[in-house]
Amino acid sequence: MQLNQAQQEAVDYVDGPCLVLAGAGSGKTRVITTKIVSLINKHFIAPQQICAVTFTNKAAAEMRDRVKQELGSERSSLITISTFHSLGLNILKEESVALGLGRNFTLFDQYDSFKLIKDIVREKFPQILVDNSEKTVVEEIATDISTWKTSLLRPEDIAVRTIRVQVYEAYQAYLSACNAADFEDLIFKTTLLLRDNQAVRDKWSSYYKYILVDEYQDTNETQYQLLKYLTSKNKKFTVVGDDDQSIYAWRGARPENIKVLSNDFPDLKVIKLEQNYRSTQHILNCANKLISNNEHIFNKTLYTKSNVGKKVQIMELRTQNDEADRVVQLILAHQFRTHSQWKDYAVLYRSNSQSRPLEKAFREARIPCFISGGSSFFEQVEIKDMLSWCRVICNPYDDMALLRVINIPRRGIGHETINALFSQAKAIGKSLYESALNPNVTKDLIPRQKKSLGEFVILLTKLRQYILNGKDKELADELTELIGYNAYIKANTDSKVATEIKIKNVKILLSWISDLIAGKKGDTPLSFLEAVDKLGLREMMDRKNDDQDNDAVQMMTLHASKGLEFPYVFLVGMEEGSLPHKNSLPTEENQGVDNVDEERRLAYVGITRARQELTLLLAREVTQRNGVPDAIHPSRFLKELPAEDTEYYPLGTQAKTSEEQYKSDIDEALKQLESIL
DNA sequence: GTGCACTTCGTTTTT
DNA sequence: CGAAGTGCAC
Repeated sequence: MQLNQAQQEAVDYVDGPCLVLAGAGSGKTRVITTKIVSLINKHFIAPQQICAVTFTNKAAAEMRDRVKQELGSERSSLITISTFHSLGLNILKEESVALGLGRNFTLFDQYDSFKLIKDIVREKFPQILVDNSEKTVVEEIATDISTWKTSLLRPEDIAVRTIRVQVYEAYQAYLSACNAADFEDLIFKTTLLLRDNQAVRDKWSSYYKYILVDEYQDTNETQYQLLKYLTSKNKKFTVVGDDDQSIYAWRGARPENIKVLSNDFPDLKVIKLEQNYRSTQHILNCANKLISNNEHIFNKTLYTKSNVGKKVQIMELRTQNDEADRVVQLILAHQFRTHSQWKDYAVLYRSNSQSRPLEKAFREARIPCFISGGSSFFEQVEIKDMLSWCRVICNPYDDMALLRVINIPRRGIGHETINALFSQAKAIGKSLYESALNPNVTKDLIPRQKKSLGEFVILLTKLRQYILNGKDKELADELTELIGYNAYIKANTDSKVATEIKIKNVKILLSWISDLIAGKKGDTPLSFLEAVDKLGLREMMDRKNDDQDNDAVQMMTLHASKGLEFPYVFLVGMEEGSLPHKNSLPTEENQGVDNVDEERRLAYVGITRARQELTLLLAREVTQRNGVPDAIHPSRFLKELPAEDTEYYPLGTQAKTSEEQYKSDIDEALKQLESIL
């Protein structure tokens, strides 16, 4: 396929900073990948001097895939194609000396952070818990800390010393004390390093000759600064973005960065991509009309040369369960008629909780469905347990990991013993492990506790022997057995199915580590430590989409759908309170909040995922938690759609519509099924 | 220190 | 209604 004029221009301009305003479905990924290839083949930039940054691992993987098709795996593997977070991680590892951070630092996930904040608040600032629930306080502080980090603010940069700032300070102190970083730190610390250390900045900004950024509207202040430092030497880069698809303001994204760019780089070249290659005319008309209700930084209008297609269907159901059932019926009938693959269908929703009735309906209908973004492999307790074991074996001074596994499997170490360890650690200013080895600690313990603690230390020492004696692979292969983890799972999981899944998960994890140690498929063999580090750090950031390739109906939040496209899209929950979400509306409870524009962009993202057919669904009553049904209003966004491009089916009328065929189709399908069974 | 039964509380979006 | 957290009894 040929590039259109605007796309070609975006590819060809390589002499300075370039901003590509790429509407939904305008082929931006193609522009980026073509440009990377062109930089190497036409402009003779070495692959390793090109850096392409995205926001999700999925997007990075896809980009690498496409570049690989053009350049072959050898040259493409030299290019840095990664997320902002992995890029930060790489730089931090490379610069660990300049940073004073150990080579194998620990990465705290969201829940680790919550736990730490909770401990700090409980211990140092219990006064703020008096009229608020602990959970709320912890979550609010976590949000604050995240906001500060995405705004490039260290605790000492904040003038007002509120309690929250003091928690932030203690939080950072604790992280560095146990040689750890959280997700935000990967970018935050990198940016600070480049800002404050000229040698490091010069090194990296001359190393990368050309930088490309996808989904630029999602960059936050810290990421923008990072980009500026990385390009400070050559000032050659391309950023691609669309302010209409900015849906991450809540985590610090600043779509104004699009505007700021033309101030910071006066010679910025701006190119607009306005031809949409994805959706039919009806769908695109809906999208355009909807988004015209928002303010815009740059004006652009998407157009398409594709066929008109089918009108956008809007269907009203009584309850959320009816809505879920209807989606399943429609997909069943449609698939029966067209023989499409299941993965051609996507069901999108505003919040994760909306997936429940859908999942149930799909299960009942025996239609395979894949819920993306739910709980990932690396968030499963058994995986976190096992990974903590691995971490503590590599580095017994890792208090966080040690604390997690000290009583797993149960060996009778409880609060009392741990408290004794903590006070000892405080007294000698060392880690929990060193405290456990210290004879002082046992003097406050009763014999049973001493014995339990002793058993743990002996076990840990025994496991460490494997590494010290170079028996890394044996350790990975025998670890489950050595710590008796399977017996623990069996004893603590009620359902047989769940037990088997957990045992299998642990097996998978350890086989990955084992494979990394053995150096399968041409990779260089790693030590146990390196293998654990690789899985523990890098993979934690990658929310696993294991069954993504399987043929299954795709279910995900609107946020997760960005960057993807599907032939047939169902968008459920088109109700006031769901989309726009009630927390985003300017009501008395949400004082000062008005995020309706962002909610509209969310709807826009959903609509523009559809290639051929789009169905919007809504329920008219919602069952509240006490079981009482409550009336609910259609989303304001539905009224903003052009009537001539939609077909509205009010409550109870679907059977009389153009989809009335579905019923006979289903009957026929059922008959066929019955005859098979 | 562990396990059970009871309460409480709550519902955005994620690297 | 359902999950997660707390308190109480072994």
